[in-house]
Order: sequence, then structure tokens, then C-alpha cells
Amino acid sequence: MGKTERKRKIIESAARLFASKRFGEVLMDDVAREAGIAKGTVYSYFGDKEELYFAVVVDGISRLNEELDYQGNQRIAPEKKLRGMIRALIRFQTNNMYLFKLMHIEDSREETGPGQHRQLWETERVKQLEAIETVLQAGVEQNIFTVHHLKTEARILRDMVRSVLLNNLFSSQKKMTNSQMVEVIIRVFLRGIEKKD
Amino acid sequence: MGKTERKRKIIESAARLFASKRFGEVLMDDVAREAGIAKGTVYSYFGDKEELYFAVVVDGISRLNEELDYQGNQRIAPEKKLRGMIRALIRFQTNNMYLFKLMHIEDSREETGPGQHRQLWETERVKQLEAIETVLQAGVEQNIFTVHHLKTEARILRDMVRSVLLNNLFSSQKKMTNSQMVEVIIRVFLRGIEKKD
DNA sequence: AAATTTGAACTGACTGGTCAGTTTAACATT
DNA sequence: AATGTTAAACTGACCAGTCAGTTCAAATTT
Repeated sequence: MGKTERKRKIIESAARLFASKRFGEVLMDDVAREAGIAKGTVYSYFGDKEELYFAVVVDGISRLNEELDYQGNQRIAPEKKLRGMIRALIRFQTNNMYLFKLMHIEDSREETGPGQHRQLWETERVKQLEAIETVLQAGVEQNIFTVHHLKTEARILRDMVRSVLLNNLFSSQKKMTNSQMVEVIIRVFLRGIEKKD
Repeated sequence: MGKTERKRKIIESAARLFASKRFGEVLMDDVAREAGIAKGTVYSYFGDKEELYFAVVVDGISRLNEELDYQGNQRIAPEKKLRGMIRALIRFQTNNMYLFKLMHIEDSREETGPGQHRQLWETERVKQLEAIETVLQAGVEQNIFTVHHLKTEARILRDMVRSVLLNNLFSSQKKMTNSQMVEVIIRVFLRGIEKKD
């Protein structure tokens, strides 16, 4: 087994565990067992538990950001691009439920301040929002969107995806398909709920 | 010092601590010191750390829900009611920043399943969304709103408040006032960002 | 009204279990 | 043969929860 391959395995096991239990409840012994290797080996890849934790979080958001950038670089109309990005966000988070939870827990802990590892996480989070901002800005320039607080609206959109996903995941209602979720988000974000005549 | 008074003191100290550190990093000794009492006394009010933790979380959301219900029971037009509720949400969370963080961390952990203490939290969360749903529903009946997935849209609104608050709290932009935040949320939620001619 | 008792609330030093991280000697892979 | 991995044992810091003892105000006795 290659080094990179093994590192992945550790990150994936840790991701699943960290998403389902509190930091303090996840044992390094569990991570090792889950990954099918010895505890000592984990420590030859990651300096300590904290480092592993942030490796997991940053790995997740980085991969998501790649998807987002890909969608953002299509040469299509802003509205279509937006739809593509929303679809990408939903698809990724559906396929990586544990990362999804984990990333948003860390999101709630949001702190400015030089938390060593937290720095990388910050950077990736900013990148993510910039990808969305760029599309919104393009829409404004093409006279299609009206935006008053670019950063605020970008964040609203990103968090709306989380909102709908969580709602769908835990509600007793019958589940929506990914496409339905995309459409709800697009509808509310672009047109709102006010009745037009 | 009365029993109730002291219990409040403990909850408040614990709230501040739990909001700023991970569960495992908050020591019962800290809680006690912060509350100005001995550790043993904490244990005469709360059975264990977990119980204290959920007491904090449930206390927070309950108080918020009271505010929300109050706004929801005004006899005014749905849009005004919505504005009032958003203002209440923002006001409360601004005045209780630590609770704000804490409540949303627990939100990310969302799990169905009989987690003993988590039950109460569930109940309060449902109540909160119902308060919003009721207003939206009223708007639909008065032919003012168009709603396709009541629960989804209610949740979108609730989370939009969180989104804007966090954005405002941590962005390098110049801060928005509470009123400005209310207006952004109302605008996006009711009318969306699509340009009208 | 002084002296004594009671009990509930409180204190904080102590303990026992837990777990991150280390070490080691034998084993495997390259 | 050299570098990486394993399993298992080990260490020591750490902290939730306990409990023997203290405090104190109110109740009871003298």
C-alpha cells in the first residue's frame, strides 16, 4: 500500500469517526483500528490528534472547492452557473455525509485568530465564498442580478444549501431528490417567496 | 443566594465556557470557579457534565422561543410579523453571542435518536420552526406568499438569520446594524436577487 | 436569651479510570 | 540492509465525579 493511499485511508476513517462523535470521544486507537493499521503508524503520518482532525476538515473542504471551481469556470450564463454550483454542493455533501456534518461543526466554531491549523481552514472557506461571489458579480454586470451586499448574499446562498440538506436529511417529510432541492434553492434565492401578480 | 439564582449563575458560566471551547476542554472546575462556587455544589444542581451541557442549550433555545412566540402573536400583517420575528432572532442572538454559537454547534450534531437529554432540545427546535411556519402559512392564506415546501422554507429563513449574523460577526467588512441585517434578510427571502424590470 | 442541636448546602482534596502519545522488539517490504 | 510497519505494553497527565468534613442559619432546649 502506497504512502498516499494509506494517508487517505487514515483521513477517511478519522472523518467518519469525528463526524459521529465529539472530538474527545474519538480515540486514536479507534482511528487506527478503523483504518486497519497500528496506532504507531497513525503517528508517523500525523503529529497529533489535533493535526489529524484539521487534516480531515481541510481535506474535505478542499475537494469540495475543486468541484465548485470547476462549475464556476464553465462558460455559461450566471443563472446556469449558479445552478451548477448548487448542484455540485448538494452532490458532494450527499456523497460525503460525514464530512458534511464535520465541516459545519467546525463552521460553527468559527473564530478569527491564529489557531495554527485553523488557518488553512480559513483560507479554504474564503475561497469557497469567493467562487460564489464571482458568479453573483458576473450576474450583476450582465444586469441579471441585483446584489446589495455581495459577501452577505454569497454566504446566504452557501448556507441555504446546508439548510435544505439538513432539513431533508432529518425531516419526517418524504425526501426530496437532489434536483428538487436545487430548484427550491434557486427559486427562493432568485425570486423569494413573495407572491407576484 | 437563592437556589434558582445560583442555578442561573451556573448555567450562564457554563454557557460562556461551552461556547468557547470544545466539550472536552471545558472543565467542571472552570465552571465552578467561573460561577464562584465549589465543584461539589455544581454537582448538587446537575447530575453530570452532560446534563449541565444540555441544560445550557435547552435554556437558551427556550428563552429565544418565548421571544419568537411573542412576536408571532402580534395582530399584524404577515410581512410585518416576519420582520418582527427576524428582528427578535437577531436581537436575541446578538445579546447572547455565546448561546448563539453553542446552539448552532448542537444543530450541526443533529441526530434523530433517543439521546436522553437531546429530546428536549429536539422539542424546542421543532417549536421554533413551527412559529415561523405559522406565519408563512398565514401569508399563503392571505395570498401574499407563495410557498412550495413550508418546512423547508421556514428552515431556510431561520438559518438565513444565522448566516447573516455570522457573516457580519466575522467579516472584515464594516459591520451592518441590526436593522440593516433585517432588511437584507427580508429582501432576499421575499424577493430574491433576480433583477426585476 | 443563651446554649445546643440539627440538617441542608457547600467545600475542595482525593481517587480511579481513561487515553494521548511513546517505546520496543519482532516482522514485513522494498 | 534499510526503511517502514506491527502489536503490545507502558507512562504520565488529566479530570469527572466523590465524599469526609465544614459552615451557618434556623429550630429546639435549657
